[in-house]
Amino acid sequence: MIAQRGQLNAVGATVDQRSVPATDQRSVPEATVARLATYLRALIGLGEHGVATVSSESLATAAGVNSAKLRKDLSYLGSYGVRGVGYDVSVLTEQINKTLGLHQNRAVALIGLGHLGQALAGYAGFASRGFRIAALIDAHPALVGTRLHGLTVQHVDELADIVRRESIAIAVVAVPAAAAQDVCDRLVSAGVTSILNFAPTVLNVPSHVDVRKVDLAAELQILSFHDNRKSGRPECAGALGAEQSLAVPSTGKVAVVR
Amino acid sequence: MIAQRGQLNAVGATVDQRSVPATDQRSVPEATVARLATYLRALIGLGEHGVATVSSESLATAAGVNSAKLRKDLSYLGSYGVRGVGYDVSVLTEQINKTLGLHQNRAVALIGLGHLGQALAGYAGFASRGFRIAALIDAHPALVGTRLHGLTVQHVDELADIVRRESIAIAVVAVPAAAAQDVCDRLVSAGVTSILNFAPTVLNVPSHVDVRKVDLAAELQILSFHDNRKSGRPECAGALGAEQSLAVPSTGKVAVVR
DNA sequence: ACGCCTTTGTGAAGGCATTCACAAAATCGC
DNA sequence: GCGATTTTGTGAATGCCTTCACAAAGGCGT
Ligand SMILES: NC(=O)c1ccc[n+]([C@@H]2O[C@H](COP(=O)([O-])OP(=O)(O)OC[C@H]3O[C@@H](n4cnc5c(N)ncnc54)[C@H](O)[C@@H]3O)[C@@H](O)[C@H]2O)c1
Ligand SMILES: NC(=O)c1ccc[n+]([C@@H]2O[C@H](COP(=O)([O-])OP(=O)(O)OC[C@H]3O[C@@H](n4cnc5c(N)ncnc54)[C@H](O)[C@@H]3O)[C@@H](O)[C@H]2O)c1
Repeated sequence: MIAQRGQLNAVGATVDQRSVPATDQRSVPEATVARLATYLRALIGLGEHGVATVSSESLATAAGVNSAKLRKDLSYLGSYGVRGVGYDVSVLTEQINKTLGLHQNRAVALIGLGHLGQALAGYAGFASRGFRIAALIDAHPALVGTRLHGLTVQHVDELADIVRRESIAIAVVAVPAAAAQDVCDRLVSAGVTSILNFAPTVLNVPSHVDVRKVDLAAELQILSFHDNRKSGRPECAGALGAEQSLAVPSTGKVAVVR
Repeated sequence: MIAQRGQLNAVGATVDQRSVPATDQRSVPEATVARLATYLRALIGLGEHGVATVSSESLATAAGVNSAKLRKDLSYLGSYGVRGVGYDVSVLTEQINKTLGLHQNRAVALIGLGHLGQALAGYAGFASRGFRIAALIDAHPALVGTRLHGLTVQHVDELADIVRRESIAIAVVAVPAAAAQDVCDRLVSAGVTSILNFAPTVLNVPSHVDVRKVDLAAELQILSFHDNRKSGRPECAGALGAEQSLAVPSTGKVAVVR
């Protein structure tokens, strides 16, 4: 979970932009932030196809959400639509870019250049969406010094220097789980404030640092859960505990006897 | 009812719930399911360290959540703790495994063996957490027929056969965005009901199919948003091209002039 | 047997998030 | 001009999730 930042400002002023504390951008709910990235992708796609204006209805369809939700999400950024017409694609693209802090290309460090790390190092989707991989870092002697996608792999001991030199605030961690906390600690003390973690482990960080994790096995497990449900497996009755359950087929409900 | 919580992503899903069989744990909230995977990982780690019993407090710490939340989550599976003592690690591990449908090793197909796909194909974290990669599929002539991590890459045209033969319900899509919807359609018509999508595109699927997406650039953009926030950039607060904003230091407010 | 101490399981409360539904705003055709 | 038409922006309602806080349950020592 992410640190306890965010929202909490019970700003008296309604969600409208005007007169908010200088340090604050109108509080954008966390769930909205996560979707802005999707809207942005859809908008860029539309822009490339020469579309100049889009309604909340069709943008919502393109992004796979409900249109009321989309409008509410966008309303947190301000009022950039035109009633009866829709949203100007380029204006809205720009607004979301600003909100997400992508106006400047952000420098990112990638730590761990094994199988996953090498795939990530060459991933064009980072550059095209606002991020520049500014440093490749590993600990393995065979890797340090080699060139990869235009960058020289550097040793993890130089991490602090690199972070400072390149003004890196965001790091991607793709080292084995056993090394992840150590790498994380080094990153934090070097001044990195945002970490995307691929290692299947919980990282401990001070509260001013954000961690997001990508856990592929967990994703599959969630799918597995739903799949299990869909194909209804009678199993699980094992329940060595103090429970028995009785199905009541006619209603589809379950009575639990304890 | 089980319905409407499968959506998560692209499609509003009205999951068809047929008469639910005699399993206990009926409605497990979606948020809980997502955390069960984390608890499971922590429990397996504890088990390997020889820990036999764990309290909600320490398991919660290991999983990075609040202990009340953990207890409530576990309570949806049934009552497997002992007051004053805690949870038996192996019993709880088993219960979560069952809930997630991991008792049988699930067969997974991986489509797209480019940079990312090859990294995924060799990822040990799938096998160790309940999944068996049962098929590698690509469309490129140079790849089809080659062996990779003990499997022969097969052509995407054979997809339907493979899915049937191996009883595959879950597929991982790692093809370029432009090919993703097509691959997805083939998967769905072959009978796959769960898809993990790495391509940065919204997949359209019928309501009985679950899609989860992994969008790395979006993850970075979310981090970027918070980072932007943290490093408080007052001049970006109002932030629109057609507006000017004036900081008013004495009050800490911003007046927006349009 | 009996209290003591620890820890679970869960009502209740409060926050967020989603969705509905509609008035207000803007354009367009006439 | 003006009414018809479209589509935004948003109160209000609803539901989901998190957190609090505590009674009940179980083990343990004496
Ligand atoms: N391979 C995948 O598809 C995949 C998928 C999901 C998650 N992951 C996770 O991502 C991480 C990396 O996976 P991988 O398959 O690339 O592993 P890998 O073993 O191929 O690569 C790990 C790399 O990290 C480097 N490394 C080790 N310790 C280091 C340290 N202290 N500092 C800097 N670099 C260090 C190693 O030299 C190696 O190059 C693992 O935690 C894995 O669980 C991998
Ligand atoms: N490389 C990364 O680190 C990374 C990270 C996140 C997301 N992604 C996404 O994952 C996907 C794959 O990325 P990549 O870097 O591995 O790309 P890639 O170009 O290296 O590999 C794509 C593979 O898909 C195969 N393919 C193309 N069309 C196909 C079809 N119709 N059926 C079956 N196979 C087909 C190609 O032959 C190729 O082997 C892309 O959508 C990319 O945006 C990649």
